[in-house]
Amino acid sequence: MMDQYNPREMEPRIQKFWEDCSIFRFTRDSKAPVYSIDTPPRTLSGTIHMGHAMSYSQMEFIARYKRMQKYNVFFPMGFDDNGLATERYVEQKYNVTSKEMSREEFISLCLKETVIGGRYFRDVWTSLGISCDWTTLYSTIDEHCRRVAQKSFIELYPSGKLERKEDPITWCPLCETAIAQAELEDKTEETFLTTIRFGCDGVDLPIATTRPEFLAACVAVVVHPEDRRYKNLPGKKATVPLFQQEVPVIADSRVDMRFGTGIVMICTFGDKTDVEWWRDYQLDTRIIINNDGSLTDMAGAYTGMTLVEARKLILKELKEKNLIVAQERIEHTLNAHERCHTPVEFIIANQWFVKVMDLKEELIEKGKQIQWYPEFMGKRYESWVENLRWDWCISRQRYYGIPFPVWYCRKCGKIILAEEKDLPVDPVNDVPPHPCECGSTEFNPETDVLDTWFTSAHTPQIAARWSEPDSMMDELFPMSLRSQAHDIIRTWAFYTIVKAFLHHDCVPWFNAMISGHGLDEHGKGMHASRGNVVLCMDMVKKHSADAVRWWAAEAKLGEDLLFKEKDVIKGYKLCVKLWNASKLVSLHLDSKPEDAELRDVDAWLLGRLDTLINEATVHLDSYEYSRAKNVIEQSFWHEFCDNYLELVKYRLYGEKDKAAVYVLYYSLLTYLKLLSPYVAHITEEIYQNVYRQWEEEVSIHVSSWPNPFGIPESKQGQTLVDVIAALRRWKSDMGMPLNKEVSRVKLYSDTAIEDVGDIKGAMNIETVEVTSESPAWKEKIVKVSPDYSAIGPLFGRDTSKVASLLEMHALELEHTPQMEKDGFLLKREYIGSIQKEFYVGEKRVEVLSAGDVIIEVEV
RNA sequence: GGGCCCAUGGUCUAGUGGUUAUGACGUUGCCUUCACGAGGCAAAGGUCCCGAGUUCGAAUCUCGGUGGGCCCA
Repeated sequence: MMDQYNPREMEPRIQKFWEDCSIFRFTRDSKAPVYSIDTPPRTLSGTIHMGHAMSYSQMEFIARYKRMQKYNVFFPMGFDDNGLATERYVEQKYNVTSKEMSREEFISLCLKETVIGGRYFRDVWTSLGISCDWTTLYSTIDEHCRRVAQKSFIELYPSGKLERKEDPITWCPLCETAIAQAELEDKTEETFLTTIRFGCDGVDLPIATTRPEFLAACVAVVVHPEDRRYKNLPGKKATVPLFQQEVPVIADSRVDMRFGTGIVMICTFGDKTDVEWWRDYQLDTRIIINNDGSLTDMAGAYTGMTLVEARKLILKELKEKNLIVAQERIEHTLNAHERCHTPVEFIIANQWFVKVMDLKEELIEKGKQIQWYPEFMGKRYESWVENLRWDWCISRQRYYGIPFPVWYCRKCGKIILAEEKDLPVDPVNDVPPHPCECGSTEFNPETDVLDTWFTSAHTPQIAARWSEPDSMMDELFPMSLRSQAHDIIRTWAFYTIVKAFLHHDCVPWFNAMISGHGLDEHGKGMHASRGNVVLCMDMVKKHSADAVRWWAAEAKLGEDLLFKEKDVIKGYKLCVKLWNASKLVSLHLDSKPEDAELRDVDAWLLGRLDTLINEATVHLDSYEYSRAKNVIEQSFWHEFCDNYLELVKYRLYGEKDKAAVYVLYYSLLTYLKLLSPYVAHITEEIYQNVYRQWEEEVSIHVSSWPNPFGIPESKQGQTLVDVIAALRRWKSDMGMPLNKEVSRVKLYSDTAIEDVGDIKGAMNIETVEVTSESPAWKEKIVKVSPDYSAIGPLFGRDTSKVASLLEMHALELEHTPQMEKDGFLLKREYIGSIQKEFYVGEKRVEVLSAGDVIIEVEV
């Protein structure tokens, strides 16, 4: 019935079987309760590595578990192929930039890659056995997603949640677009802190800065109000070297007096705090950077240069004019764009914003209504919201994205929105639904595109087909679970909560399960640039999908997992073990067994299984798939394979014991079910080969999660198992085959052992006696090893004399801690070890112990 | 500088008030016994990061250190 475990042949076949039977399909008309999962849409990146495999496997375990709990599981899949990530990927792959070709050409190149990427993703997820419902597939650039994003926009604008303003924004000079606070990453850089001589009332004013290239943009200098050195400076004017502009000196307690000279120059804009101070004191605006990072004519002699060039020249000129007081090397942290790692600049531009700054309290409240697993991840969300400094800038000066559904009247500048029935629109090609109120029919389209998060923040609504004729919002929204990694709490989780709050005034999901990262074997993230990427597909091909999934289940919820190939091999070994154990069981099944009278060891196993089922269920209910995996693995390998299978074998040869067959049938089925969320393919294959002929459910993955058998743990059974294990150990130590015949065993036990049949049968013992008496062996000491490290230093040249005395009196020393012999004080602790033999009459016996039971074996 | 997380044999890890401190990998020894040598049995290997406190009792709770990681300034 079952030959060799061959995942290469079996796994694709099983995957096709699942697909053919549509067993992962969400059924709309089902009466079963719905369990819906908001899954992360992968961005186009060309690779799916073990890190991705880990996090998708983890949500997949939950999907399969909930399915077996008879939920109507909605497990959708999407691709986030809209936006900057795709653009950068395409630019790199073809070595082009979006701006060097026409908008249309670039968009069509991106769309082409999107199709290729989508196919690749689907192949990888399928080969890993991810049980999503592919009929739900969406792409964040498809028509429905465009409609959702634009609908969101035209709903939010009239309610005052959106704002277009000319304001400082975070700007990526490489991508040439505005980005949001959430898209920044920290970058530590070594640089020079240069102290430059400013002038004030004809006196020198030394100011330390890391960015001398911004001198032309300096609009104020600030000192701490309590800084004695500069007590009378505030209110005066300072003169900026080289550029000679006069700027006010301001006092503000946010200045760090200990940094540099305690004076800060404020430029428009060198960093985030510049923007704050500029705003607070309504300072002048001197913009010196163009959108591409080159200098404007505000920079005088340095116009047109890059910041790096200008910096060099300015430092040179300052030095020549003796305006540099000091220069030291320091490390400082700056903000970079997370997609391209380019340090960002701050410029003023006309952009659209979602006004989140005045919603902080409500958003924190919504976060508290969500159950976070692990719980502390909720705090990460909370502190992100608390520390928000900017509204959410959603304008992107890029091509490949969803357009704003907006036109501006050329005459009066009024904003005209698209109407919902016309969505999706492309304002560059489409016309507004009506003339402007001023009568004008001349419009400028908005050419920016929406931040891709503006769309992907709607994944629950997108998957639920919001506002479509086939909408499932009532059934699916809010979703049961959001599953994602912790790095995107500030983006994806945050924005999704924002949108659900603004549109529906509710949480987007009830639970959030936050995973860690799959890292390389040294604990570093997998990146093409580091050359440490291990592809999911390669590991699946090499070791099997189930092995990869087992590896993924090792990671504790929320914690990172290092990739080590030997851990994947461990998964493979589990599969081999499961396969072989199942083979043994299947050899002895020829019909669905009926109830039979259980022996103690049978009750023991089923009782242990009840405990296991309860534990695994509790863990999985709180998304602790790795804890569940651990207890299942331990019980399967050690209790079932090492103990139960070994001690039940004798009941299967010859005339089959009905109870044994009954227990094997149901215990293996239970283990298969418990393991099936993890090693989904092999459990299905065994189920189909062994159980399907007698079990109704078409697939193990739609069978029901095990219920306890209702059998309490058997103490009597545990004793038998312990005794048998001790005898097995002994046989193994003696180098005997397990089935080697033993003539007589006597058990000394305070509690009665009623049925020794299993001990006899499993260990091939002719007679087993049980007694509550105490053993009465004659002990014979075979060998005494004195502890020479103790007696050597004490007795010097008498050591060997003492050693032989210890040997002679070892038995007495067992009863008295010390004694005097031949002038030597002998102590019990001088004896390192004693080897004894035990005799009953003249016959030597072996003595073993198993818990409270002492075992005497005739040899 | 602030917040969060973590610290257990060589490595990874279980363990939320009483265990002989769990298991895996690795190391060493023994065993091809009729499911499995990708297996079984065993051995070696631990100041449970440090200090103080609470407690009859602390790997576990509290506080303070130290070290590492993540996030944010």
